[in-house]
Amino acid sequence: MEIRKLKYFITVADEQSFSKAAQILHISQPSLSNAIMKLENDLKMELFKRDTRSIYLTDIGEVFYQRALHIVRQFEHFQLEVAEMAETGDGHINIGIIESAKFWLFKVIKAFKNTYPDIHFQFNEVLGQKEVISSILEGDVHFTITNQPMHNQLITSHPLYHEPFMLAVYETHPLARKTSVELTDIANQAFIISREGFQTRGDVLQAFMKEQLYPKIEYEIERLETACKMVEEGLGVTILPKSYLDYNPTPHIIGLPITSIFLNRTVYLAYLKDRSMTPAIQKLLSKIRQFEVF
Amino acid sequence: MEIRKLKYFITVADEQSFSKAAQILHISQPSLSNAIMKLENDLKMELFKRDTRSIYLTDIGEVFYQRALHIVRQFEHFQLEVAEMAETGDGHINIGIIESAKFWLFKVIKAFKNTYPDIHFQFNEVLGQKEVISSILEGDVHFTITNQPMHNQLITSHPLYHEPFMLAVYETHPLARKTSVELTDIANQAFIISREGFQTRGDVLQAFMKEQLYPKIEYEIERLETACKMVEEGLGVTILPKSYLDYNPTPHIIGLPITSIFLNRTVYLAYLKDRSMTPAIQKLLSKIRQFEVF
DNA sequence: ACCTGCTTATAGTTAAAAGCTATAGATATA
DNA sequence: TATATCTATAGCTTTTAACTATAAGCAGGT
Repeated sequence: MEIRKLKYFITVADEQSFSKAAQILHISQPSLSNAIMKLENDLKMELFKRDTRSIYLTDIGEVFYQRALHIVRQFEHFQLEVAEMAETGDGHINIGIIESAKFWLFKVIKAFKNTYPDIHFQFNEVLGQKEVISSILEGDVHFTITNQPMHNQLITSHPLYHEPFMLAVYETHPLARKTSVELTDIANQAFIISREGFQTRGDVLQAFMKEQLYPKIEYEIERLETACKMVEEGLGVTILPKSYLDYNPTPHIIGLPITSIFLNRTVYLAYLKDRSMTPAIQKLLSKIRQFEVF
Repeated sequence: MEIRKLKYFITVADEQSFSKAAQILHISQPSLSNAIMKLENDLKMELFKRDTRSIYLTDIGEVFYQRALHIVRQFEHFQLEVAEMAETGDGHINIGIIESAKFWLFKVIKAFKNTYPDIHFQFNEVLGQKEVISSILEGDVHFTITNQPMHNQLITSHPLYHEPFMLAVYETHPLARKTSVELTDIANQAFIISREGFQTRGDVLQAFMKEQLYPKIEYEIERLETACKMVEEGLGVTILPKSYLDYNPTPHIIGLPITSIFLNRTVYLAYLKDRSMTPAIQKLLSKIRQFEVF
């Protein structure tokens, strides 16, 4: 007993005619008569009484009709659900994200929500490279925005943009008057930096080291937002990605370009190479790639 | 998308293997691989990730699995219901019945209930021939136990048994001493008879008329039970079918055979010729035909 | 490093099923 | 009585679901 035959049966019962039902179903009348006969044999039930002029449901046919209608509707509902599912999966997208990407990423996501309003997002604020890699490999995230290039065969990483770091100082700070600074200008300032294991620390420290300098670290924080607040209070200066300052403009904080060839980074979009992505996620990925951060 | 393919899919997902699933499903592994591939193409979804060693569900496959499992279970439940329905229809049997058949018929039905305990019965106590015929033709009853032969092409009637009428008298009545009576013995007694339109009246009156007699009608009743009560109170005598007296023995009432070739009747089982009967009803009909009333 | 065994995919074929057209047969209606 | 309409039957074609045989990929043992 297949759903198709049940649909045939329902149509015949509704039309009280094989020939009309056949027209509606876009099959020939003999094919339909045959199908119903096979259904009757299969069920060992006589569903219709027929004479050469007209047909009508038997008692048992009436009862069967109700049941068949019910299961066919359930099946059609299932098909609708599946069609939706084909687009959006289970309706969840999990994204790994570095703090400094949040601001522009949310602009992309806002646009995406217009097309897929019901999708639910989960953000995974991943920090060290190990965590980034394992969260991708274990499927915890569909993709990750990261500043770390992936050295793993199973992971595809796609550079999104290249950005310089900038110095963030309070508006009344002496350096604020300059149009650009050098690392030597910074080295003697009270410096705010990410803690070990948090993003940007490595980039910043390496740049100093390559110029054989060392910053005067007075504060170690976890979140860039905290660093900003500290700068705002005049506790010191810090170095932030350009995009962070652009998308998160803070009153009284000035961003200054730094003349160091080492102080810049690339932001990547990374995901498991053969992970199957729903059309919804693919569209999001393409929007992310197309988005002009600057 | 057919239920069959969904079942295939579920088995593969459960077994995490095409070859094991193929064994369970009693089809070859290539057939199964093919079927799943077709399902995937049909749905435009990748359900499994495969390498040559093992397979696993994709994210979307997991979600689809849940839905598929649900609809397949619903379908299997539907099939069970239908199988039951094939036996018992909608679980109702409507029977037309004359009063004098109730007593033996309920013995048959009691036995029938052992096999089909959940079937619900409705009894239609039909009286005149017109009503008997119309209730059969209009499908109000599945079948009728009647003492009237049916003269209708669409109705099949099957004689069940032939029975004499008997005289019912109170035990102290003068006639009670006899072993059999003649109509002339009865003609001068206070007589209890069914009202116009109720069963037995016609049979009884015709018998008297054929012997050119006429009973001394003093009471006209509707239900045979009422007649019995009256006899018990010594109000008069009445004529009842043998089966009624046999199955409904009343204390102090004696049933006497009547020596009249006219005073007997045939009880029939009648039903619409081409009405489709469930196996349950067919079994009941056959039990009725086999039941030995005497 | 190279078999062995297990698993899935592909190719080619067969069998079953679902469809078609043409037409017979039956019966209401004109 | 002829006509139109409806279902059933017969015979054929197309599509689909199976099958067998075999290739190809990989893990594990030798």
